[in-house]
Amino acid sequence: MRSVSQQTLQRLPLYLSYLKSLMPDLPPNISAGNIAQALGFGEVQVRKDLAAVSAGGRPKLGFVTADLMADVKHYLGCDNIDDAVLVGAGKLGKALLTYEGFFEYGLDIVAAFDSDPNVREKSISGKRIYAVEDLRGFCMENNIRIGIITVPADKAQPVCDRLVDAGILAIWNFAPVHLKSPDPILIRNENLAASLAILSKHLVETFAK
Amino acid sequence: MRSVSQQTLQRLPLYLSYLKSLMPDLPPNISAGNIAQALGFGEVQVRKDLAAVSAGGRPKLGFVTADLMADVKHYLGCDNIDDAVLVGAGKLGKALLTYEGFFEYGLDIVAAFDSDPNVREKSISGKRIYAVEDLRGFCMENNIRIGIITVPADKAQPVCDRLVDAGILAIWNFAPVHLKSPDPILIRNENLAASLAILSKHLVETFAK
DNA sequence: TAGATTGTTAATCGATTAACAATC
DNA sequence: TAGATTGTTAATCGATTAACAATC
Repeated sequence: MRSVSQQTLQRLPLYLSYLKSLMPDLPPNISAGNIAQALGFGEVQVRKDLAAVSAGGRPKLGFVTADLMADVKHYLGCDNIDDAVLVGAGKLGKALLTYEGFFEYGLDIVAAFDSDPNVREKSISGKRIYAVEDLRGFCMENNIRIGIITVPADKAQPVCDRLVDAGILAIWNFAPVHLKSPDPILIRNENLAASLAILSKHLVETFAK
Repeated sequence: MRSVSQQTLQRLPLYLSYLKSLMPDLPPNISAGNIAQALGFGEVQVRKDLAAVSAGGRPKLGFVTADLMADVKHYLGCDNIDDAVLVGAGKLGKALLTYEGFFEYGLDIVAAFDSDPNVREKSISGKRIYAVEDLRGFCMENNIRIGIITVPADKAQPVCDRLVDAGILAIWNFAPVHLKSPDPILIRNENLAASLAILSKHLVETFAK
């Protein structure tokens, strides 16, 4: 096992996702060539990526599929489940609270927070919704490290500040704004609109003429 | 204006998003250095990215902020609004239907489709929800090119097939599965769980020891 | 053995960075 | 003019690809 580049890291979840898609009829073995073809990548690239995180395959046979899955999962840290809190129980927030598959990837959203008292009455798929005032106490007490922001754009920065104050180390931000935070905090912006712009651009280039 | 690399294309929406975040007090001018610092990129990198899509800045002054925004928007194709349909009006689907900012980036979700007759009664933020059976007719009639999939994982492939059959050219897939489609169709997988795995990995690496 | 597939080493390609000249 | 900032050219860096040796 050796060091993994940024690009490889980006592709690893795709391999895992593809392997999972083969369930429940998981073939006992799978070759880098198979995977490459399915995902439209180069064969050598896949082999190199897998070599970086797996125990290795066998010539002629390929990789033991189950082992490969386990290795990729392990590398991505899907083993050690991280608890997270979510702020903003609007439609997107609710969607994430019920999204299938986070747990599979090592994330457990343990609670949600919202400023609207009316939302707080219900719990979403077994997760309670608390007042934003309780955020700090909850995070401190439960040693939460990941926060998810699904509030409107204009509320995102104050929420970010609150999360940092609550001891959060990494933030997954769905609000379409650029957040400022002190240095050691890790922020991943999931700007869906921006992400779409790239699709749209590709579309134009591919089919324009 | 010259050719734009994959990486530059990925960063352009971030520049746009940052510039938007300065509103409503948009400064008349802005330098590549300013932007670089705000986003944590290299100064030269930003300058090169912007040079590729903008009319150019002025030494000492920087770029005219409004012009720069317009240029980036234009390059990303945010000018020509694309109509899209969404299949699967569950929580995530509803969230996307009401998501702020898609229109700003050139996407207009004009209708949603769902297999559940009960969901169909209401419309979400002015958008009607139709039966999946009407998908083909609607897309053909309205010349829709983009489809968004927000159904559960096990329903995604049939929906994908339907969309292709309806003449859709690009698909934005939120279901955590790997979709198969005939060659010319453009598929962008938005696997939120996978995307999260990368955040989680960074977190471990940054704070582990 | 022959064929398939792995992993490695070297060559190519592309993107980032550094240095610098140009300009307001 | 001096200083800030742009854009360009060349050098560096990193990732992908190609060729090949190793192995089951």
